[in-house]
Amino acid sequence: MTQDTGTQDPGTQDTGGRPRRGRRRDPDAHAAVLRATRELVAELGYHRVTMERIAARAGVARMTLYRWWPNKAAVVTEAVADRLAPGPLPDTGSTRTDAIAHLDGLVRTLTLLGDPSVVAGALAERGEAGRTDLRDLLAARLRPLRDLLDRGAERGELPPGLPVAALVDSWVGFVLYRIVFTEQVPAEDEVTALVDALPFSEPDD
Amino acid sequence: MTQDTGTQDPGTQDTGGRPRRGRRRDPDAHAAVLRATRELVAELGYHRVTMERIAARAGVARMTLYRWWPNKAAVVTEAVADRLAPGPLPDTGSTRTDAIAHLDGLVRTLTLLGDPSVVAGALAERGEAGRTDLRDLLAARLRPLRDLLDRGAERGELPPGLPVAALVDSWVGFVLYRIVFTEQVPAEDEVTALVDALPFSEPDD
Amino acid sequence: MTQDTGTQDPGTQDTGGRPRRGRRRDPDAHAAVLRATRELVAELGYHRVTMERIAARAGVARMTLYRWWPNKAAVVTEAVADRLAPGPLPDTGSTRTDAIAHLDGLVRTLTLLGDPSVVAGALAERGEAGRTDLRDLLAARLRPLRDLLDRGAERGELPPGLPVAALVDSWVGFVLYRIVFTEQVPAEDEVTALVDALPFSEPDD
Amino acid sequence: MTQDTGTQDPGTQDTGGRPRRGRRRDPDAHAAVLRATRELVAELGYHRVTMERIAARAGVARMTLYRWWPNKAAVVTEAVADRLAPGPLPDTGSTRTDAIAHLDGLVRTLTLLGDPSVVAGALAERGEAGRTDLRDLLAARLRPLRDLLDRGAERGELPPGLPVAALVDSWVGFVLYRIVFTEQVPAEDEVTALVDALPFSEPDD
DNA sequence: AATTAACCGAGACGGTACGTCACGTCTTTAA
DNA sequence: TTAAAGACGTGACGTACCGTCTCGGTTAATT
Repeated sequence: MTQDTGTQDPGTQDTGGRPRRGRRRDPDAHAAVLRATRELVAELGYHRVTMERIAARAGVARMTLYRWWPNKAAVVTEAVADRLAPGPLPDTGSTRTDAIAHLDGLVRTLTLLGDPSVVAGALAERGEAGRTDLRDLLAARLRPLRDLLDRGAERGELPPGLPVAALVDSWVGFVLYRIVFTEQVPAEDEVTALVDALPFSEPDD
Repeated sequence: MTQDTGTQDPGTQDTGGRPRRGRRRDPDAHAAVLRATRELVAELGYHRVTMERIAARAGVARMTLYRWWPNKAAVVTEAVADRLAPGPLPDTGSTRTDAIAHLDGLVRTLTLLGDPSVVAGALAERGEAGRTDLRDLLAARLRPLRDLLDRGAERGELPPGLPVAALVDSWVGFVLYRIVFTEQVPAEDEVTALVDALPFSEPDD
Repeated sequence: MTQDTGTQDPGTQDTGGRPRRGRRRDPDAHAAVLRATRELVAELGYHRVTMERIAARAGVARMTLYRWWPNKAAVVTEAVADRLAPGPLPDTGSTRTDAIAHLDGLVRTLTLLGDPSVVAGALAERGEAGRTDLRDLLAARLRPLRDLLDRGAERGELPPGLPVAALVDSWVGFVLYRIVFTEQVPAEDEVTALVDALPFSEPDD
Repeated sequence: MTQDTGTQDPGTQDTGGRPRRGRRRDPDAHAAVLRATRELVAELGYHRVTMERIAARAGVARMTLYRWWPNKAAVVTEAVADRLAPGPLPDTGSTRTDAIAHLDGLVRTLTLLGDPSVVAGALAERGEAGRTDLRDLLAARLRPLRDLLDRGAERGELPPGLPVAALVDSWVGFVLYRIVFTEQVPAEDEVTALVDALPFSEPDD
């Protein structure tokens, strides 16, 4: 399912039952654009991806891009959105195990983007909108992790009084800092060790 | 002390004892540029700062900028460098207290930049060099924090086997994620709580 | 009719019968540029005319200039082209009279440019292309004069064996040397006298 | 002998009998500059010759150039001046023969410059001064030719009433037009034929 | 021998214009 | 009603030379 990232998307908008006249939006084109964007971003990095190049690669007129997305950041953000979408949540019963799995997933996701500049690029974009979209995307991605920790705390797997929100953000921050800033993908055992710095107790049941 | 950020800076470079001929680089101009850059970045945000504007504000020819810095990212990075430089390290004896102080300092530093896009902007800039500079800058900033934790572990204030490097990065990641991504400056007690998630013991002495 | 001066001009280029899609080149803008260029060249002289000024005066974006002309020399050359185009040829029957009229026309044309540096400027411009264009333009302008003399020689108004090509070039050279080099516009009777240095005989008829 | 081309030349300037103190202008440097300029102009054409390049080739500081010449046009003009200086005048007694020889010399001179853009370049230069210098140089070169023709007319080798000034200018114009504009060096017999278009009579004596 | 004026090298600086790139908007024709 | 094609305005970029202005060091005539 496609994330709603603020795109004005007539393909899904309600036309009130009234039959739509004229040529319909080409769904292939839409997909082609997103695929082309992903490829280009991975190949060239954010700043070298231009609307021109996306259009060319997707076999689409540049104007068409602007019809469906307000600017480059939006295209890239949506192109990347699927990858950032939560995905199937691990649920093994053990909070610790689930958290590690979740973070490993995040690492894999961000690595898949191929180029660390994507996040920075979208973030640096002129205009508030781009930033907000990406922010929301990441927030959505993180919510399950936070819920997981909250539940774990409730079930007594974690000592009471832990700053759950801050901890989750520190984990994500760790992954982002390593991948986006230092461009060094964290090893799996580092993630494990980081989580294990918290005094988890296995569930009784 | 000024960080070396890769800038070809004849003002500080070693001329091998050979007497320097020719007109000297105007130190006022240099300083004015950095000051102007800091101001503008805080006022307008990264993407609205242009070489043109920097030059105008600093009362300097645009060419002069390109003479000393390869591009905008370099100027901004150097302008921000001092602020990111370690500064006087807190040393109260308590690892926990020092760590908190250190992180608070980082928060204050990044907040001072005025615009979250600065970091992202410099990071997203074309060219490897810019990224590397900023990376090194942050790394330098973090080293003392890491040393602090190492010493703490040695002195037994922290249980053995903690992944110190990852923990430090998770703290920094936390601050960066909050300030740069979500644009919500973390409160002091959140930082405290985050640090306190580790089982510190006060030093015996 | 407008001279082809090597400009890639989609307005006149053959599209092979294939229907042209997309927005059309604004003909007003095109004309405005050429007019502005002529004015500016006359007012300021070649070297003070900049793309910036042309664009401003023509009410056009600077980019548009570069879209249609490779550089300043090309714009100026095309702007001047009409003026240099042959125009209505005098044909009074007398070779001598026609030649004088033709040369007077050339004098007037070059004078109209307003600034002697125009020719020199376009000529001195970087790039082979500019030179060639101007060269062709002048050559086109001269051809009728040469044909005139050829016909005159055939009809016996001139003694046989005269180096017609060289003579024509010497006349043009005279005008150019005076206007462009010495910046002294030749008087009409000087032109007349120059032509009369040749032993013309009036046609019998 | 070196032409005075408006250069403020302390090496030759009158100091009012007062003995000059201090270090003298380095004559080698002066010569090296002119030689370098000639070479570069021939190699690169006028517009690619920069003060920077001249200085480098001559092994001289750029500043030194500006000390002795006001701008590029002046340097080039002086560098070229010797070549344009009259040289040994042919005097065979026959006006026709001398004129042809003189023009052939001019052709050789201008060809030697190596690049047609030199003349155009100096002419197109900003500032009146450059133009005037070159103009004077050419005028000096032409005077003997004009005198020659004047004498010829006096001696009856040419019919009376010929516009001598215009004719000379047309000859020079011919050479310039061919070399500078069309970049086709005129053949010797063309020059001969052009001169022979005038009804010369050999001197009686 | 010391002084001093003029010269020279190296190089930094303000400035003007250039030509390029990408963005986002608008217009025309075809499907 | 879309889409493809493409022209346009806008803003910034980085480059190239220009001509000016210091500096320290060198050379030679004057004292």
